[in-house]
Parts: sequence; structure tokens; C-alpha cells
Amino acid sequence: MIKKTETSGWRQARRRSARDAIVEAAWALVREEGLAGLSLRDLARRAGISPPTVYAYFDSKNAIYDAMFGAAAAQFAGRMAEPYACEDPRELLAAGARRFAAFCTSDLERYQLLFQRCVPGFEPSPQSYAPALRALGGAREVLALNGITDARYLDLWTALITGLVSQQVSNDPGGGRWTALIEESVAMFLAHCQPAAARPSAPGPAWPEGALS
Amino acid sequence: MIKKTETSGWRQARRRSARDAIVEAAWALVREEGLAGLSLRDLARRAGISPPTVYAYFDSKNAIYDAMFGAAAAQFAGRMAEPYACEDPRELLAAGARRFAAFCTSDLERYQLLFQRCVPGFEPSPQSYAPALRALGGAREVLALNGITDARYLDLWTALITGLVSQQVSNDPGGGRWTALIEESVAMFLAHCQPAAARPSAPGPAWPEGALS
DNA sequence: GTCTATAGCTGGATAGAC
DNA sequence: GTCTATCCAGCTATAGAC
Repeated sequence: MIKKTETSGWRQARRRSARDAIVEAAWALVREEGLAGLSLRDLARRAGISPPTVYAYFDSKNAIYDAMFGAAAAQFAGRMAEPYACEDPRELLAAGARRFAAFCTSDLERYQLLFQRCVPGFEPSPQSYAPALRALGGAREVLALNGITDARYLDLWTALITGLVSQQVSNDPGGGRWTALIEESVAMFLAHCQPAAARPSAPGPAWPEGALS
Repeated sequence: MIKKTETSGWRQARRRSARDAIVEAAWALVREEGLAGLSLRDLARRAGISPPTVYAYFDSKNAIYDAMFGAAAAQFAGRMAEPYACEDPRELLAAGARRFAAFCTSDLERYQLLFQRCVPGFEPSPQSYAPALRALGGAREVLALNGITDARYLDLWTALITGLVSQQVSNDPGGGRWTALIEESVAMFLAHCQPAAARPSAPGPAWPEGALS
């Protein structure tokens, strides 16, 4: 699979853009037909190529799902890492939760592929999965800003927020019955998990530069 | 589809038991192959009949999924409605959550069909869905025993518990990383949502007989 | 790299005898 | 109701010319 690395400049760039075009067509198709409705025939037609040509860029159908997953995970990490308008640790926590919910509810299929994992034989590769882990690390940092470092509380936080989002997309798609509970969830969570010392506007401990990236 | 109702006694009973046998075979197959791996050929072989005979009992493949869903929902409602050893409202709430988690984690495929909804073209019929709604009503009753009647808090409770269970089965199947947080979740939830009046051992208001059934 | 053509398989569902 | 036999549609993936 290794080619001459010297000629790789614009050639690889072209190949990459062709791959990206196929992945984008796959997303368009999936948003119309659902995650399970992705077929190579339809994908090829949508992308303006013939079905076998798809195999010039992807080894299998699952490789396409993996590329889609990777793109979605990158979007996720990028969105969560954008700068926040506030600095207050508590507001940062709430803003992150709101952002996560907005990201999930704005694209149902993307949410399903990233977080529901219900494509029959597919599991994301470690490379595609990495950006999602990076974003989770961001949550850990923000919790630390709030004085919360217990790993158990990180688990509790993720369960709480993903639970809200899951109920939202499953039982009230397009509405706000559960996402409207985010502020209250933050209050409930902090009241229970935040140590008394960190309760007022006491500044948190120093943390590494670029911790949120 | 309507037959002579006078001859329906043992004849319908035989038909019911044959249906049940097929549904049981379907569950056995699904536990081996996954929810998406249910095919009529394999199902027929497992049930000891020929593929077309399946259509003597079910109109389509989705009708089989629906029967499976109905059976699972009935198990769920039955399990949640079994008598509880304690009477303290707070302990009742925690016991219900533990029971729910145990029910979900003890059978992954059943959990996926009931609560994850990721079978491509399938949606449960209202009849099959009804028992699940009954069980949700039970949660509302127990929350009322704890002095919590705000519908928003019922939503928050379901999000919190389903979030814990979802993280558990997705990220630590067979373990207890998230289910171990149930007690703490109950404490957190009640501290935030329970009115101060109901905090001590004050008895809740009277409620209808058989409210939990 | 891209195409046409097609292999090879599996799936749900049906026909018709018994 | 149950069977054998089969239809037909859809899929992924490959072969081989260009």
C-alpha cells in the first residue's frame, strides 16, 4: 500500500479530496435514508461514480462508516473546543453541556453513529475514535476547574448529560423537553459533587496551558 | 382474519403456544447473533419448522420483532412490579433503580430492543408498548411518595437513571462502574428535587390502591 | 482510476401440493 | 398447517477491459 513518498504532494491531496467527496455523499445519503440505509450503489450514484470505483478509495463498506465516524468525531472535538465566552467555571460547565446537546440534537444520524453504535458490524478504529476521547478530556478539565477531580463524578456527569440528550433525541426530537433541564442538572450536580471549598468564587488550581484543546 | 369464535378455546391456545415457541427461538437466536442477525431461515431451523411455516404465525419479520418486544415489555413490567422488601420511600426509589439496572444489564439484546430502538425498520405496536408505559407509571408513583410531583423532575429522574444504565452497558458491560453510582445518584437527586417538607420521615400523601401494579 | 458486467450470496416472501 | 421448491430483490465485492 506504500507508494513513492516523493510524488505524494498534490497527488495525495487529490486522493484525499476524492475520499472526502465520497464521505460527504455518504452523509447526505444517510440523512435521507437513515444510517442503515447506506448502500454502495446509491452512494456511488450520489457521488457520480460507479460502484466499483468506491473500492478504489475504501476497502470495504465499514471503512466508509469509519471515515464517516472520523469526520463526525473531528467535528465534535472541534465544536467542543471552540472558545467559550465565559470564564466562570460553573458557566463553563453548563456551556459545555449545552454545546454537547446542541451538537447531538442538530444532526440525528451523526449522533447515532457517534454515540449510539447501532450499525450492525461496525466498530470505529482507534484513529477515528481518538478525537472523541480528546473531547471527553475537555470535560475532565472543566470539572477540575469546578474542584471536581473524583473519577466517579466524571462518570456521573457523563451519565447525566448523555442521559438527558438520549431522552431528548429519542422521545422529543426537535423539542426541548429534556435539554431544558440542563441548567437544573448543573445545579443539582454541583450541589452534590462540588467540595464546599470550591463553592464560592474561589479560583481553582492552576492548570496546563491549552488544556481545552 | 376473524374465525368462528365458538371453536376458539383450545385451538387458539395451541396456536398461542406455537407462537410463543417461535418467539422463544427468536430470542435464543438473537442472543447468539445479535439483534440484527435474526433471519427467518435460521429462526425456522432453530424452531424446528420450515421457513414458510413462520408466516402461518406472523405476517412479517417485523411482526416477530413486535412479539419479541411485547414479551420483553411484559417481563419488564412484571419485574418492576414485584413486591419490594422495603417501605421507606427513598429506599423504594433506590430499589426501583437498582432493579431497572439489573434488568437491563442482565440481557443486553433485550435491553437494546426495548430501550435502544436500533432495529432498522421496526417500531413497536401500541399493544406491545403498553406494558412499558405501565412500568413508567410506577416510577411516577414512587417519586410521588418522595414528595416529587413535578413532571420536570420525573423527566430528570428517567434521564439520570437511563443515562447510568446506558453508559454501563455501552462502556463497561458486565462490570459495575456506573451502576455503582445509583445510591449516590438517588442522594443527589433527592437533595435537589425533594421539597424540604418531605425530607424527614414524614409520610407521603395517601395514594390509590394497587398503584404499583 | 474508472468503467461495464457480473459473480456470489443472503434475505424476505410466495406458490401450490399434501 | 406444513412442507418443498422457488421467486425476486437487494447487497457487497470482484474480474477484466480501457
